[in-house]
Amino acid sequence: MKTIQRLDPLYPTCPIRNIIDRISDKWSLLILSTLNQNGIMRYKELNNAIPDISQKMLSCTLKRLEANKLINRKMYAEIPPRVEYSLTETGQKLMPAIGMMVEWALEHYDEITK
Amino acid sequence: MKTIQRLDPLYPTCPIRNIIDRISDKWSLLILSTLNQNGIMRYKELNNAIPDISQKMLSCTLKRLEANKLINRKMYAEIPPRVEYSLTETGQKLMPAIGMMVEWALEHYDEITK
DNA sequence: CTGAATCCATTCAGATACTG
DNA sequence: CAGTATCTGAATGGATTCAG
Repeated sequence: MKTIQRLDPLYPTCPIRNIIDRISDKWSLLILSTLNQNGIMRYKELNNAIPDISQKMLSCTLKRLEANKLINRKMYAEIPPRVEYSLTETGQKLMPAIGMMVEWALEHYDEITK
Repeated sequence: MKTIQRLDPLYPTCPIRNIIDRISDKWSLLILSTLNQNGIMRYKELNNAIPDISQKMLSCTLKRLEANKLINRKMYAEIPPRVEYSLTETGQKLMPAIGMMVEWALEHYDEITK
């Protein structure tokens, strides 16, 4: 069972590493989970749901998630402005994997932190 | 269906966030995957398998993974020294979740990067 | 061989103030 | 309301050298 080098995570050129890098920052997984739980959310709602994120990091992370096609951004031309965020289909498909990590984290929390 | 605040990922005190933070750095997932594929590995073997990691980051990341009980470190009192790393049982249990992320990454690579 | 120690550049991330 | 701009300190990560 040979491994194709292009797809081997151990090689720097591997697309898997390329992708993992895009979501392994401090806030991405948390924002994705939040949107998964709540569906469509506005900027302010996200900020309320994640009280300890700064406006700057929220903006930056949302922008990157959008550029990576994991979330949708819909802006309404109203005053005051309204912007709604939601998971794309691609983003939704990632959630089961994240869910497994969360379960694992819950199960092993005591052991890891003690 | 109430959420218990202590376990709600949206709260800074949540253990899940605490744990995710420990493995969402640049190299941890990659090292865990490597050990999962190859079983027991020496320091140099890990370095060869992940050619673009620096010695410093390899050392640091291994040390942290060990402190978090995700890998075992076994040192032999020989000259030259030999040190072997392997997944703990806790580390092994995380692998299915990582595997799902890898599959997802493969499936959506073109879409995300284009 | 398996690191530890040091130095340095880059990036990250928070606080604050401001805008349409 | 939904951001942007700017400043600053902290953290990350690479290169290199040294040690047991």
